[in-house]
Amino acid sequence: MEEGRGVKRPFFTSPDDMLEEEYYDEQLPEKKRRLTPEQVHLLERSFEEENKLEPERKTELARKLGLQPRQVAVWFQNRRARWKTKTLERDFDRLKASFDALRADHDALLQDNHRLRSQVVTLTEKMQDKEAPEGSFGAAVDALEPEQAAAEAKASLANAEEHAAAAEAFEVVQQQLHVKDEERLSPGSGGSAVLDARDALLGSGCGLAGVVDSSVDSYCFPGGAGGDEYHECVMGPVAGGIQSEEDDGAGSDEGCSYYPDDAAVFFAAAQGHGHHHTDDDDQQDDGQISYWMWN
DNA sequence: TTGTGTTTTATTGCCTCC
DNA sequence: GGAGGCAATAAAACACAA
Repeated sequence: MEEGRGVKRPFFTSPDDMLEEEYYDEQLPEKKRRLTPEQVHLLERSFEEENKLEPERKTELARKLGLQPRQVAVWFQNRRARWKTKTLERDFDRLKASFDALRADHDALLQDNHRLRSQVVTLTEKMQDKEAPEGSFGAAVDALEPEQAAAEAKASLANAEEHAAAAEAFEVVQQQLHVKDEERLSPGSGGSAVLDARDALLGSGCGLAGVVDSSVDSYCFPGGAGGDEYHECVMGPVAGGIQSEEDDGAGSDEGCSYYPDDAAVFFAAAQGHGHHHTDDDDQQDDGQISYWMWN
């Protein structure tokens, strides 16, 4: 347990501050004291090395800084909390950006879907015309072989069905993310909005998302017109997992991952018609898949 | 100067682990 | 049961616009 919990005490800074300390102790014995920049600097450096504090390290740091061991422990506690908050914010922004890109893909797919449905109707009509008495053939229909027209119609129908299913799943995800966005903006909400949103995506089915172990370096998802064809996509490389806070400041958390090492998650968007979002660091430029990954 | 929002330091209560 | 971690919160310190 934290030593002295519940007992209010005056705070001590460096030995050099003791004169001033006496003044505060006389006048305002329970005033909070900010740590000096030098103290904060050393604490930050120590936090960079390891964000958990073993008893020996705590004692040593307290001795070096002229602080109570409890103050060092509290500083680390608060520092971990700040790091976590920033990490979550960053992850959320990243996920949101990816979501926006996926939404753009989705919109393009919807348009494609619409176009293909129209094509199916047109081809079907042409097929029917061709089966009708001779005088009714149009010039455009003459150009089409019956087998070719049938194959195109079949493929178009399959694509249309696939897109419709994807659109349905997408709507679910969109709603989930919208809710999480609101939760994120309301203070005091517990849990991880980012992870919850990720879970929502993973639960949406329809071949758009998958969970793999980090040891697996490829992943298959249903694709193609018949739904029984699998595209394989090679995972990674994933740059450093989730980066931690403060590359805007001391950069003290480089390489810290807030997620379990062995958990890897990615979202994949099956591509059939060349609509593909371009995200700086998560794009597979083969027109097949986009993904995000934590490991 | 003052009101207000943000950051930092510290406490409290609960939980998990050994 | 004690030690330590975390979430929630209080309150002082600080920043800054009006």
